[in-house]
Amino acid sequence: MAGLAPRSSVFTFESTVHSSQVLHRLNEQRCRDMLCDVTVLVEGQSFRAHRSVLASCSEYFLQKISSPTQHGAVITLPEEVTLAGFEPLLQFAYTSKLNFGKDNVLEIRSSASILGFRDLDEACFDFLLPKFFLSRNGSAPIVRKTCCRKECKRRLSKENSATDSDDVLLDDKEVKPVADSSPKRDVTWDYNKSVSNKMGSQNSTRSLGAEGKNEPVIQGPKYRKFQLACEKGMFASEKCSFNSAVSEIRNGFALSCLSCPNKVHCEKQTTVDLTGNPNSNKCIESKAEVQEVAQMSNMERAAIIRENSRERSTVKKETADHLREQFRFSKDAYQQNFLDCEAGCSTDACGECVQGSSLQWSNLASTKTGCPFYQDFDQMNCPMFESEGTTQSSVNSGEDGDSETETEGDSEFSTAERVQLPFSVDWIVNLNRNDFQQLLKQQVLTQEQLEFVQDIRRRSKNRLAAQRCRKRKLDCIYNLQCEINKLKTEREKLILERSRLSQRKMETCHTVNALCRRVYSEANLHPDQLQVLASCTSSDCPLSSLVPQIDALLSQHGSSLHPKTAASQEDTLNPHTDTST
DNA sequence: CTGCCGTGTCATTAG
DNA sequence: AACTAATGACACGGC
Repeated sequence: MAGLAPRSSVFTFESTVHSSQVLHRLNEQRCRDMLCDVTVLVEGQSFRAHRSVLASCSEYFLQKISSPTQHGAVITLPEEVTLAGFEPLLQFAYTSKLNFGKDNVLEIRSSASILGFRDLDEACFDFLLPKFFLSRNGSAPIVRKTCCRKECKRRLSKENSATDSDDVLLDDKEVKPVADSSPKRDVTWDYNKSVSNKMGSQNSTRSLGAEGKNEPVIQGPKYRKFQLACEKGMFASEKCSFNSAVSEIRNGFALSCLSCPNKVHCEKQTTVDLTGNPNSNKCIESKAEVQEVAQMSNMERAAIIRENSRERSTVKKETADHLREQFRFSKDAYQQNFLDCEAGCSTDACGECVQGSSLQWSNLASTKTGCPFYQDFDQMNCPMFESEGTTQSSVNSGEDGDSETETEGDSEFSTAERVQLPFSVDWIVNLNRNDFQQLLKQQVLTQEQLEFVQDIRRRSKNRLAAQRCRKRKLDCIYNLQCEINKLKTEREKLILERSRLSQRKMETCHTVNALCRRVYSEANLHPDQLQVLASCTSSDCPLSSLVPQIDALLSQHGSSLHPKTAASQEDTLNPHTDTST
């Protein structure tokens, strides 16, 4: 796709498919043993490959190949690297796709660590491993806090010492950090011997689950891994900026099985039809497993299965919205897939089915051009996901339709398959009106394409508008809450002030009355003078309250008292009763 | 199972 | 008239 700069005389053509196509062709060459210049031996199995590819993907191979004493046509891998662990890594090196299941994920992870495989973010393991090996009652933990590691390791070591010698317990020394893996968190993994052994997925799962009974309980909420992954920036911060991709990836998920693990040569992966059309070779071990996977949340569905065949990958112009629709499927589809598989997929052309379902997890640590879960799309227009306002917070968005939306999803899928746009999808959203119109004028679009583009633009704009609107609402609510708090505080201050003033008033009243009584008692005032004195007092603190005789005295003289003091006229003036000082 | 919350989408309205 | 932004209403999934 051309990334031309608008309003500029300088144009740059940047193919987003070139790198993947080159890799694809290298993989084809590997399959045909063309130009392969190295043989990798692992557990007696040989793999032909290209040195440059291996060295580009693995620090181990880089060192081996570049080392003058180690260079050669045959590289024997350490014993710790197993066949089941290396084979998917080799495929990943040539396809950017890592296929793994319960039975081999830990071996892959271990092998990747030992070989220093690049571009494999541990977050993908951290995210899925708990789901693979978490027992149904949630008490079969794999993840432990760091504080538990030593004890668990010690216990496992004891267990291992009494078991098969080839059971490998990898400790910190043995597990080398993956080159590009993220920094370790307070969550780590122990490699249980039962899963590093070659066992069926269910066996390994159950075995681990059983052993896990004695192990610490998994920490954190159900989706803690995913949350951590997000915090870690595995999606948005990994130079990818596919803001809304996070909200979209949850919509894609499917089962696949490695139908043809032909040793030495390339694997041909077949994938369960996402739209529920079970026409591909697939082999799932058990209904229970299908159901287990089907019950996975949307977050888990982030592990998307996409068609692996590049030949079919005519530039699929797509956007997140339609992508979401594409990958809509239901548990029924899972079940149907399984039933179809069970009925007609005992063996495939290669005569071998891999035990257990496999999740295909696109590289999360890839760069922008390696948009996780959307690789096929970022070959075209993945920058669309950079649309402003589509934030990672949309993780929980519910767009993962269930069985009821299957038909619609199929329709959208077919639409997306048909529609191909000659320009970047992000332009659809980000261009202003004039530029967008200009773009449409410059391109000859079919009616379908035009409607597609306008629909994308409308919904994307509306999505952003809704987000702004909600943000405003929240801001408004927040401001109102602040205002309420401010008024409450002001009210409390005023109440305190009133109380303080009232207290001060009472004190003043008492002082005034004391002075009045003193004047009255000591000066022997004439009634006229008393009247003047009474008029100086207030109704709140009348002079008569302490000098009750004053009103009677004043009334006897026919004086018009201050109205505030006229209530006690019957009282007689008795200066001698004054107790004032 | 229910309620709440976040999000996307649609329909409507106003500019 | 076409477009955009704002917003209420609704649906949906996660928790």
